[in-house]
Formats: sequence, C-alpha cells, structure tokens
Amino acid sequence: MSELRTRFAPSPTGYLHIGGLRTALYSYLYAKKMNGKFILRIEDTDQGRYVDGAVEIIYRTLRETGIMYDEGPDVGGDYGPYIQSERKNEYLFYAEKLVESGHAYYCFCSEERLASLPDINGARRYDKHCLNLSKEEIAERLARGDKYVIRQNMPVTGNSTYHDVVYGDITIENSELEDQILIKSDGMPTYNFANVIDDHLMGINCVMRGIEYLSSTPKYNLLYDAFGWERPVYIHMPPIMKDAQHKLSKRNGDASYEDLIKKGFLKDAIINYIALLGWSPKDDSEKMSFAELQRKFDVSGINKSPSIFDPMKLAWLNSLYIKEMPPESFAEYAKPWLETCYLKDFDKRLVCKLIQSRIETFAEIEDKLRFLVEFGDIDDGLYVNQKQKADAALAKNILPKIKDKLYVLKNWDNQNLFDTLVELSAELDCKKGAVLWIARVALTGLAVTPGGASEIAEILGKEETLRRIDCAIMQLNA
RNA sequence: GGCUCUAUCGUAUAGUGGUUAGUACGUUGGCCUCUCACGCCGAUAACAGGGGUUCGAAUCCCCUUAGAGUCACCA
Repeated sequence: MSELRTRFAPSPTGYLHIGGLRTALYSYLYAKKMNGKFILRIEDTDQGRYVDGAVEIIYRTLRETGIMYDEGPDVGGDYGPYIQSERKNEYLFYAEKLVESGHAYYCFCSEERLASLPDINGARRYDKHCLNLSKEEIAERLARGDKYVIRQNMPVTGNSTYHDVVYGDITIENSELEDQILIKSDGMPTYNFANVIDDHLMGINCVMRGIEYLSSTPKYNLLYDAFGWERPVYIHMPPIMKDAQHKLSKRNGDASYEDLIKKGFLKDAIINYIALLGWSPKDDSEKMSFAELQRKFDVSGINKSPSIFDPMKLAWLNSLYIKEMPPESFAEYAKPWLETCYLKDFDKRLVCKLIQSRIETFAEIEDKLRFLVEFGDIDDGLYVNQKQKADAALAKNILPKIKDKLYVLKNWDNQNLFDTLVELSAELDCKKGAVLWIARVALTGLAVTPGGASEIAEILGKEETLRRIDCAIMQLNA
C-alpha cells in the first residue's frame, strides 16, 4: 500500500471557521496516524470571493493549533504549486483531453438561453444543447473567439456507486447528474474540476471533507474514471450545527476560531473540543492533549449525524486547561484581560492566584475583579448569614474590633490575616465564619467574591483594607 | 419539490441481537469550606412513531415523521 496522502483545501474567503478547522484537524490526525502526509492547498479559483489576508489567516491558524502540513504554499513540496490560481494552465489541458475522449464538450450557450431552460422543481438542468454541435461549427466559433465553457458529459442512464468510509455505499442515478461546467468562460476551472485534477496530480489518495460533497462525489468519480485514474478513498464528515436546524457559520455571526480565542478560550481546549464534535475515542477520554488525540484518533470513531456546538462544554474543557496552567503561563496569558481591569498597583501574582481556579474563560476576569477597583455602598442585608450567625448588628459591633486588630498587624499576608481574624473570633466568642463573613462583605460589598476575606485583604493591602472597613462602619452607623 | 444522508437523556456520545441502556457537560441535592470556585458523593433525564424479522431488538428490514445536505460560469 502506497503512502497515505490527505489534504485540506480551503478557499481564502476570509476566515477559518470551526467546521473547516475540524476538517483540517481530522485530516491531519488521520494522516499522522497512518504515517502519511498532510497537504495544504489553497483553492482560489473564484477571483470574486478572494479576500486579502485570508490565506495568512489559514497559515497562522494551522500553525498555532499544531496542525502542521507537510506540503503547502509556504512550505513547498514536490507537487507544487499549491495554490490553484498558479496552476491555471494545467486544467485546460486536461479538460481538452476529456473533450477528445468524449467525456466533455464545448458549450457556447448564453446566459439568457440558460435562464430560459425549464425550471423543474426549482432547478434548471442543462439540456446538453451544445453536445450536438458539429466539429466544424465548434472549430469555427472557437476561431472566432466566441465565449465558451467546457462541460462534463454525464451518462444519461444507469447509476453510480461508491464507498464512503463513514457513510457506507452511496448510489446515485446518473440521470440526477448535471453536465457541470469544468472550465468557466474566464478560462478558470471550477472548483469541481480543479479539485479532481489537483488531487490526482498531487497524489492525494484519501479525501476527507464535509458531507456537502457526499452527493456530488459521483461526478468526481466519473472524472477519475474518464482519465483512467484511481479513485481516492472518501471520508465525508457530518456538519457542526449551531442548533438543530442551522449550521454553524460565520455568516450567521457564529464564532470562528479567532473569535473563540478573543472570547478567552485556549487553543488546546478548542482543538480538544472540536475533535470531540463528531468523533469519540474508544475509551471514555474527553480531555486529551494534541499528542493523545494523535494516538487515539481513528476514522471508525467518526459519527454520521450532525452535532451541535455546545459552548458550555467548551467552557468546561477550557476551565480544565486553565487550571493546569503553570502560574507564570497563566499570568502571561491573562495579561491583556487584566489590563482592562485598571488594577493599579495590586499584586498581579496574588490576583492571578485568586482567579485561576475560578474562571472558565479569560473573558470572565473583568467581571470577577471589578470589586477590587469599585467599592461603594454596602447593603446591610449582605451581613446576614444564618449559618454563621452573622448580621448587620454583629457587624456594627465587631467591625471596629477587626479594624483595631488589623491596624497593628505586622506581616500583611494571607496566613497572618486569616490567623488574626480567627483569633479575634475566639476572643469574641463567636464563629470564625461570622468574623470572616463580615470582614469579606465589608471589604467588597458583595455576596459572592473570588476568594475569602483574608485573601482579598492581602491583595487590597493594609491601607485600602482599613479604609474600606472605615467606610463600612460609617455606613452602618448612618 | 427531486435526489442523498441522518435519528439514544437538553447537549456530546457509548452501545454493533440478550446491558438494571454506560459516560461527560448541563441542571439539581449533599459533603467540604472564611462566601464563591475547586474537589468528592448522589439525583435527574434518552432508544422519534408504527409495522415486521427473531425465542429475544436501541441494534437487522420496511413505512411514517422530523432534520440536514445537494440540485451555480461558489467553493
């Protein structure tokens, strides 16, 4: 068996959406598992849809996520060029070969004629009108410079069957196949044609792509057959949906890879999650590193039915990756989000320690830390905690004592603060939870905070802590 | 509409003729605890419907229903 060669062939239309990224991921994982090659090819035959910078986004995203291609436009290889617009001349040559063998023909039909074709169930099917043109007429019109396209000559009877690795045998009546255009009037090949020619020329023997190509694959197979080329192995994949009836797409404003990064998701979590959308390993593993994914990936685990993208589960996976980050990496990665919090001179290390285990995405940082810079009215009701037997009256009573204790505290760190407050609770003969609860509320004015009273006091610093306690006392006495 | 594909808890899935239908997220009860979070223990909830085949069907077949894809000089 020759070396497995698979490929990812995106169009540079502006972004790499989640579905495309997953296709690339699966193709890469499968190629690597089989000790084969993974190739990147840019399909830019539609000049109208080309978007500047889109190619760079593709390169960057694949690199960033670890989906390294063995051959491609910017890394080279023996089958280049890897950009379709640079292979333009190849296609016409092969199309003409097909014309010679009768598998394709020139078509001079005008747009108007095409538009006048009968509409059958909402679709206009080309009627093979130009198939019957005489050799002389074709030569004459070609010489005259008439605009033309080259169409594939589909069989009218019989049916075509092929095997798909995930969907099994697919059979379609040949009469369902339209004489699709191979070469457009601008001389460029259509995707359908270029795709087949390139795959063959590049030695691609395994094609992994979205299910949208499942029903047009017989057309490609007819092309392979006409040339006498060996058909590749096909692996079609189910779509990723936003909900039961809508596909996930940038057009609907759904998240692309880059959007997810901006929303505070880690690339490892994104890759891990999308790997699980439509595929599952033999065991019950869910959190898998890229290396594990490579080891465990197998096409037999690919699902047939569409799967809905679940941000909640992604967030959960993301939190797992966040928790295992070394503190330094976390601090480094969190930097941009921390900057939006105006933390002034608070100790970033302590702040990170506080939030690392409490966020699922980095975007939550701002909300979680707002209390560090915003402090104002405290609702008396917040002092009430039945379990700890705390309330506003108790707060009014012990807050001054807390203040006195802290005022003389020498080493301002979490442990000392905690010990001091616990000590006070013993002296006052009340629950330590009551003291800590009241202190925390007084310092933050919030029912829920990341971290307890002592941790927060440590970050706030002595001066700010005492200032806030004063504030709280004043409010209670007002 | 024609053609193709799909159908297990809300979501992602395990399951390939015999299981108390498993797991994870979510939701939820509890424990732990200076609130929250983490962690731990429990609960919740599914074979779309109807016919077959079979001693036996989530698993095989058919129909219905629902959904997706496709029918371009787009990829």
